[in-house]
Amino acid sequence: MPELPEVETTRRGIAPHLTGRRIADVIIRNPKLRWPVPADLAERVRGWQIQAVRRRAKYLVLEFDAGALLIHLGMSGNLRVLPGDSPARPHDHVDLMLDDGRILRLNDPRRFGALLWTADWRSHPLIAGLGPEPFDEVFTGDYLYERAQGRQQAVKNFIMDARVVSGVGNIYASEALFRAGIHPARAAGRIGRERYGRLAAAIREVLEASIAAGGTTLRDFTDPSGKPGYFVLSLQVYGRADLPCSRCGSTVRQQRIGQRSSFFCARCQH
DNA sequence: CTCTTAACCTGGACGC
DNA sequence: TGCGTCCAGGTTAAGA
Repeated sequence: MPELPEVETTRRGIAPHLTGRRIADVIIRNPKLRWPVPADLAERVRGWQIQAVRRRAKYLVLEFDAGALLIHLGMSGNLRVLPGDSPARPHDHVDLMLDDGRILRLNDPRRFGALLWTADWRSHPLIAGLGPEPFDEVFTGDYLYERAQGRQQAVKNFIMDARVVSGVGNIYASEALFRAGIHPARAAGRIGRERYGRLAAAIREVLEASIAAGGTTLRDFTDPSGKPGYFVLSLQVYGRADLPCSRCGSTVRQQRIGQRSSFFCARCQH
């Protein structure tokens, strides 16, 4: 489900309800996510106050004075803020019970998500090696160009590598490459500085526009109040196989690149 | 280091 | 209706 815009939409939805609240208790119905939810989680966070709700790449970070909860939504994860007496439904794996009587509930059918405790989240192994945020000033066309030198990998896989730039997933990789006019299968090392400048800008623009629209709902994404995102209406190639290209009218193609479905216009992208 | 592949898991869509 | 197959927004661990 979630790429950067969906995670950011989630963050913006939960932050006002969580910041300053204390954790009253934790209910773990099923600890079997990508990694086991720590069995002693309740003892770790009970009574502590949430100082801030941050996002790094596709991770949400609930900061406490004593450490942080790292939450990843995987492919199908969803966070909701609900009244404390809301009955649990299938795949409601974890509840954080807040001191105002409400709960933060994690639902994740496929269980590719994660919920981990860390004393120092910035140095956590899952976080430390991440590349820059797309909105960070160091993320530029020159940065991409330098990192790409000598690499034969398809540029779509290159920009989806979280060590290169964090937060670009399968939807927005296709969309950004379309906006930049770059063929997704082109070798990353065979693209010039100028075109990388356009790609860096396209990545930022498409992510920004999607955040403004509340993210992309393909099947089941909702924000923490249950509302879908509307950026699906602005997608130009993703999910549009065999439909006309919005720019030139030629047919949008679908092709597997690095075992992920990729969408592009062979006439507009080279 | 670079790159590819398999694996984790459930559910919905589709064809027969 | 039921059953098999394929597909899905992510990421890492293993191996070449």
